[in-house]
Amino acid sequence: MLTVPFEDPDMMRESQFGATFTRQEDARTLNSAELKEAEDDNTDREEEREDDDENDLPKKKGARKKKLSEGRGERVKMRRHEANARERSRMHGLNDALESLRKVVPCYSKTQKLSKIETLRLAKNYIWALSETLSAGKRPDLLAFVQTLCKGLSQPTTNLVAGCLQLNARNFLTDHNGDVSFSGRPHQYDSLYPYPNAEMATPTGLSSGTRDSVKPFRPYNYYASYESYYDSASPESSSPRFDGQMSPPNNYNGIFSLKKHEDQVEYSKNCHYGMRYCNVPGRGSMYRVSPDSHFPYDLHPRGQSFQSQDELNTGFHN
DNA sequence: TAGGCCATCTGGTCCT
DNA sequence: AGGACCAGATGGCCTA
Repeated sequence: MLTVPFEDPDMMRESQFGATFTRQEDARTLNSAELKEAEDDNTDREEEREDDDENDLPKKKGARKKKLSEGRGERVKMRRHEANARERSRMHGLNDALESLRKVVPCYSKTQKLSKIETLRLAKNYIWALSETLSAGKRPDLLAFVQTLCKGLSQPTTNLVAGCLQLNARNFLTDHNGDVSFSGRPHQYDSLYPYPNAEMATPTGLSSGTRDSVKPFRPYNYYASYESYYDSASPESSSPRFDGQMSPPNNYNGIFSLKKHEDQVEYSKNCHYGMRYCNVPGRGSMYRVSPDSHFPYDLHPRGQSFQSQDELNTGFHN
């Protein structure tokens, strides 16, 4: 008989990232019927192995089993089942932690999850990139930042990250070492980074009436955003000035994100990587973002309270 | 269909 | 003795 590991309060442990994540009803979580099935399956395997012993078939691993008394054999089976359950629990806990990690690295998407290995690689790169930014003490170069993020990632993940950060992924070339290099100026560089002289560089120099008439996504100015942050005088001034129409992408828990104001339906439809990180076909990489966004987005201490992912997604839907 | 990813089972090892 | 952790094996699912 298996113990019931999955509803164990211990399994609802706190994330090491400071937030408590309620265990979702995982489709993979075994219900009682599945537990029974697993148990039966286990029993079958046990018996199979015992048959192997009798037939003198070579065992794959471990010492040859002794013939156990019936009572002791049952006990061994039970212990094995319990160990299996604990192991499942342990792995679920590990997966929970990994899911928490997915939520705090760039490019979180419920619909297109990063694999475990890619999540770990991206997290490592992200930590590295942020550390570099902090130690440099000045605004980071976005391209270098993204390149660091993408180091060693697979091409699909690189595309995802680049897409998330609104760069043209075609300009990222992964060399044979898995390093990512950047070749040339991104197609969208000018529109994405119009700084310093382009019209969009100024908060008020945004759009003409015709633009509005077709409901374009307004570009944000990344560098202007940085300026805004770095211009804020004291460490106490936690809310940099952003009184123009443009605002940079939101960042929650260090994730670049964009807050949608309009075209929500179409935005959602065209969102290839989930709700938060999208390239909108026909609209370049430009988004209209919330004027109440704050900067710096990627420099918040983890201890600060942020909206949960669900709240964020709700915000997008509403 | 091959390959990637994943969950699970399993036996071994280490620690309490 | 028993639990935690680990790594190998296996099979299922999905996608290109």
